Amino acid sequence: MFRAILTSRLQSAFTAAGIELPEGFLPNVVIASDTRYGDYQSNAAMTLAKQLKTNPRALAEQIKAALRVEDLCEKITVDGPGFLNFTLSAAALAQRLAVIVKDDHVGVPQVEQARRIVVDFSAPNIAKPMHVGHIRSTFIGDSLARIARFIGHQVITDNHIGDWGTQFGMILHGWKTILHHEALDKDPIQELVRVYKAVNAQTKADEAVLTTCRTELVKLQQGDPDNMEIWTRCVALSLEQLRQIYGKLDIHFDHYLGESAYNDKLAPLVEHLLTSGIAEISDGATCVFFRDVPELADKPCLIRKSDGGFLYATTDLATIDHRIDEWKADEIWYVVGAPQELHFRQLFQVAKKRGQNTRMQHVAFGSILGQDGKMFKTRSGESVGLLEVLAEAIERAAAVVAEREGLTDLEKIQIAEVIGTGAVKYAELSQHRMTDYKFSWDKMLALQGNTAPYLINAYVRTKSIFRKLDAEITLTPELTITEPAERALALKLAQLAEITHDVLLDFRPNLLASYLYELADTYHSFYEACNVLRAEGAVRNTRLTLCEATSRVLKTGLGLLGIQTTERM
RNA sequence: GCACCCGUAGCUCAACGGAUUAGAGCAUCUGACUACGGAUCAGAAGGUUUCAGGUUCGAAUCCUGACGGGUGCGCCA
Repeated sequence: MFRAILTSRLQSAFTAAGIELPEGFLPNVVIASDTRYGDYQSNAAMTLAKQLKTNPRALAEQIKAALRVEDLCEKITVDGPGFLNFTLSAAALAQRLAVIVKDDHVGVPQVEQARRIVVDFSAPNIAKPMHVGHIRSTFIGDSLARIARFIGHQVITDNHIGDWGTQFGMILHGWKTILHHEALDKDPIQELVRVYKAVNAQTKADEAVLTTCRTELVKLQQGDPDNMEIWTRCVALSLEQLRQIYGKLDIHFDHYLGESAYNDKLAPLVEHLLTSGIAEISDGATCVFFRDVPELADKPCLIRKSDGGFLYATTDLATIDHRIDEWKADEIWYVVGAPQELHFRQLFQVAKKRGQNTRMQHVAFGSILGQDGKMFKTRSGESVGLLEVLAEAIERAAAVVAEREGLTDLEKIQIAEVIGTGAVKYAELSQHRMTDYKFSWDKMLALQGNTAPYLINAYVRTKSIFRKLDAEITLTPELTITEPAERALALKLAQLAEITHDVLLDFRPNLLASYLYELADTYHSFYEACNVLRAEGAVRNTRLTLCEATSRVLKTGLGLLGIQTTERM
């Protein structure tokens, strides 16, 4: 917010000072990393001086003289090689504070042009349990969707579940030969996984079993009624369990359009790509070549096997058509692991050849590794179930909550769920998405330090103060920010707008997580330094307003990470 | 073989062209409880940012090359 205003004031200053700007030059303003120099800073004079071949400090002084920011800043200085440093006035900060406590979006402006954005994330496979490997796509995707929606975009979330792959050949064969129906009733997913693994092992030992599985798959794809019925039951059973998990996680999708939804689109799609000359036959398979793209010159995209079967890329192309034609998507974000980078590069190139100009973005992320430093493999190395992680997290939180007094048993359960689930989400989202990390129970479930409970505790402290008030209180606009701790907090509170903007620039929720941690930290310090309830008059009103604003920004910000809050803990 | 990602305190991670002093958390060590909720705060200690060159007023960040780790590369998804 302040950053945007300062940026536009700088631009006006260039005009006022008669400085000729090079083509496409935009002044850069950032939140100061070290507040000793000011609250915001710009290196515009330095980059500009380089291009205009003049002295950066002199240019900075010239810009400073032309700047009209008296309503915002109490001080502007030119420092070092030519930095412009801005220190906001207490009045400007107070004004922001007043907006934050009453605005629905806690002072974050809505985008001028709303885009229609499809966010594709989570995408688990049917008949397999969700494990820790699904954490990243699910949490990052959910958070990005929430943030985009919050700043005013039209967001469509779509869970592109894997409900049609070749693994069904094995499940069908297993269902017919080794399924235990009692076990299926008791725990469907567990039984399906057992069957899948058993058949998978059989195929390794016996080539004939693999052939049988392929036959079962072909029958399914041709609409064989028996196989269709088994498939339908598998999907229903899996979806039931998935919805249960998403419910616990407070994650909701607008659509569950799995791979199977596009079955009848695939043949015509390939046909059309052939007749339009985009695809060609090579070694019996249908491929799209990218001879004009050097990096992809020897990496064609296969869209139909020589046996007539369709592939991953085929379904994805049909999915793109649906999202553009039916949903009128301006953008599609794929929150999918980094190993699939090549696939998406090919996919986007095919879309380009087809004249689809929708912005497509692969939001890649690193892998969660086992203790051996290798990727979790669903088939070989056992991964840890997502439900198991959540249960353990809630249990550990419950152990701490149990010691509290003045809470009912029901409240304790609810608090433990909020904190346990929040801890797991925060552990993921506070990390840079490209970083590979080793799965660790202690890291995932930590309750001390830079964790969700720390942030939620700050929120609880804001609420606790208002509970202590004897009567309903009406906050007035009479604000007097004087103490350093008050000022630091007011400044932090004003920066959510900048942060949400930056998050979407690079698809990085960890920036928001880190901002919220700093906000909570700043609040805790303020809390120690400035007593609220014993203060009087305008000082008390100011501090209460700071508490209310912190409360709102924390709740909103955590909500954007998909993390809930609780009034007590 | 080629391509992409990664290498930062003992450990787990931030910072991704900006500042004399590269930040946090955990672990270690000092302090602060007749408490606006201690799941807290104030502080100490801990790093040639894998290495070698280069670009720049300025590099953990950009470029080149090593070394180390991971992933991917026409009929899986």
